[in-house]
Amino acid sequence: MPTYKEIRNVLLDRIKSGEWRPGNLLPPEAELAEEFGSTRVTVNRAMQSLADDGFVERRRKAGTRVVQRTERDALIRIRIVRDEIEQSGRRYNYLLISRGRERPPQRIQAELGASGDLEALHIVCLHFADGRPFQLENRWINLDVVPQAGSESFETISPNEWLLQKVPYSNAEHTFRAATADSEEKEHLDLGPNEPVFVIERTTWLDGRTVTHVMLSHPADDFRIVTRD
Amino acid sequence: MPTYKEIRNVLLDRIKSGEWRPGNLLPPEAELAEEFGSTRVTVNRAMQSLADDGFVERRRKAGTRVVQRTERDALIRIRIVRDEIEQSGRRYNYLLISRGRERPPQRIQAELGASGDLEALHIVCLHFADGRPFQLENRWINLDVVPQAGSESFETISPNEWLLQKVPYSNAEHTFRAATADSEEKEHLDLGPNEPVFVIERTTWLDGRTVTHVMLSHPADDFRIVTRD
DNA sequence: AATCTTATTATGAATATACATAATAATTCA
DNA sequence: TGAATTATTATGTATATTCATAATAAGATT
Repeated sequence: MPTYKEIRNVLLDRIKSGEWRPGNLLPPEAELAEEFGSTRVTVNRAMQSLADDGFVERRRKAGTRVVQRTERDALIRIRIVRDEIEQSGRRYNYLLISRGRERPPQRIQAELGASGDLEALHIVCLHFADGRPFQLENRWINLDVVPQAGSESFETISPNEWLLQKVPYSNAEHTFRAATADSEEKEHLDLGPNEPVFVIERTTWLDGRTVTHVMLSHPADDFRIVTRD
Repeated sequence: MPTYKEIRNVLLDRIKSGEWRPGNLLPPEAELAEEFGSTRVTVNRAMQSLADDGFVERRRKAGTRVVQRTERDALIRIRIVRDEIEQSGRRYNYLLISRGRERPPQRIQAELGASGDLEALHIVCLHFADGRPFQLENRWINLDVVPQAGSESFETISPNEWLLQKVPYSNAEHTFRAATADSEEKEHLDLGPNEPVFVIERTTWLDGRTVTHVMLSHPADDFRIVTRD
């Protein structure tokens, strides 16, 4: 392991063990460099990476101090649904339900950051795990940003995977919520009355322009999100 | 902005714009250094940070190439419930419902990584927003790891905030799911029959020892999680 | 004592340099 | 021709050095 990572680990251990409590000032770089038999530059690298990860706060001359945390960050890895299903050892199936150019409803129009009377591509499709409905996808694609979508049938490739190929590095915002299934969800997800769904909503944009908005509904008894690290 | 961040941004723009597609090889450091009128070390810093963030993959001699993404990472910031409520402009209230030493049920015992017949502190409490139940907290604390909890009444401070003060840098794993409210949730969260809840489960550990396990239930119509950045 | 100025100090950042290491390419030899 | 060896190359890491910058402390001035 590189020296700066080793130093980083030692420092982090001292923070986690409570030797350096939130608010405490850490020794200056030069002092730590001497202690570890290294140089200031290397200690600087170690402390910078701690600062990048939010464990300490650094200000010139004022020194480095342990951050007082009142919140915690959790990381979620969102896989494309095919992988999610296959990695759980189940068989994946895809079904296109509908596809067409439409004027989106007000709420979606707003999400798409639309100017006036935009026409968008509206796709509804289903993803199955071992033959059972797993995810209902209700998607709007902004044809101003991704015109090629207009000539794609989406009968064999899901819009999710298609978009990932065309627009690989867009940004996204996700919302997670619970709800009682509406009639469309009940029908396609094969749910009884009053059954809950877990809903993910995602808006995706590139260069400030909204690419797509999607609502992904899952039967609650077969879906959960787990954070990593 | 520091040089290496400027270079990083330019490189990232080229990736996002599609100039460098997934799988493509980036020019070597020396070449980019010349292009930007900088040095190899500085370009190295920029490319390292792109690799840290998962945009590129680097191997000695083999070069740096754009990663083919099939998954995306989303970051969630989990605030303590008091802050969450107050930052939405609402009044926060806290109510302790029960507190006692108990032998945890099998499922919790497993979560706590318990050895045999462990006794844990079991706390049930409620968090209100503007007088309406917002979160039902059902918590088990491992007294082997945090013995001080045994002498804290938790009548005025919630276990969440108390633990954050005592064990500031623990690790955690979260699970998010939707469910129909059970009888306890219905009673305390003031829900009608068949109403859904959004449940967060969190296990927290320090040095491989489980500190606490908690189940946080919310009325679905008043709770959602939104990712950042 | 209050305010302004100056010096000091810790971190921020860039560069030149040196050597390590892993992957690939080129070469040699059986 | 195929396998083994060697050279080349791109990245990985550490260090010394230099200068910048911001926050604080110390001192001078009114």
